[in-house]
Amino acid sequence: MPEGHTIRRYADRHRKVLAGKEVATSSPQGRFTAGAARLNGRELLDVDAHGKHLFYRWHRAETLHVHLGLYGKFRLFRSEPPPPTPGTRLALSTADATIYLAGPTVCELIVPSQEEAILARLGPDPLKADTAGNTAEAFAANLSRRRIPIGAAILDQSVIAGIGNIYRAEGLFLTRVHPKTPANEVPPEKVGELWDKSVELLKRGVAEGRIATLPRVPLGKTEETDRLYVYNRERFPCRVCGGPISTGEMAARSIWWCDTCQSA
DNA sequence: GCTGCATGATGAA
DNA sequence: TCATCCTGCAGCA
Repeated sequence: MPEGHTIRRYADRHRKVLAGKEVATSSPQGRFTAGAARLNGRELLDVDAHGKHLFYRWHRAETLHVHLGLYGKFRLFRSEPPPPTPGTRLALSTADATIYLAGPTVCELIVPSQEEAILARLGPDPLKADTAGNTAEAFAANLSRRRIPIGAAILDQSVIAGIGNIYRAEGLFLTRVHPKTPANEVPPEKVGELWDKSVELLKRGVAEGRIATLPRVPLGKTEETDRLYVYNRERFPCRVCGGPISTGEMAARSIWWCDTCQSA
């Protein structure tokens, strides 16, 4: 499910499978019928991702903007696809691939001014580190303007784009920053560490196709909490100090931390 | 077969 | 802060 690493993988995969090809599009669910009709038969030029947003660019058509939200999913079939589920918002198909999109928060056609507005309200993306504006400095500047807890600030996509609930908990633990620390009071070196750790964790997520933050986790079937330090681990002792893992609500989402390892 | 929950975000109050 | 969007699946009867 979708934090920034998942979105980037979709962009890369869909570019590889669809770019340069004419794509047949439809909306089995019927909620994107006009948009699908507009795109049907067009050539896909490229797919971009920023944070949790996807942008599909076409020859002679508007850009398709997709945001998966909490439930959204793509499914890709390289051979004969099964019939789409009733909730399939958009089907994209070529001679050798079919992609189904279900449950997105956003699936719309946009013009350049609309895309600019979306990008303008997104913070730097660690997966684009060191490209225009996607820097630790931009992240630090955004934090310096906020007095909300750092645990709330880094879920705000205008502060840093692509972090979700798992990366927030794990990133703060790994940099030993207490989630309740006011964003503008996090020491500069810790802000830098948090950015660098986000870059590292998201890149690893893209490479592995899942979120794992422990140093070495065998591939294959493991419980998700077996690959993490604190997320959803209030029933377990802290992996570092053996103390209890605390949990609470922050920015309307559950969060976990270790009061001993993470200092305010 | 049902219930509740989930790695997200918005708009109203 | 809360309701809402609205899919899929784990867990339980």
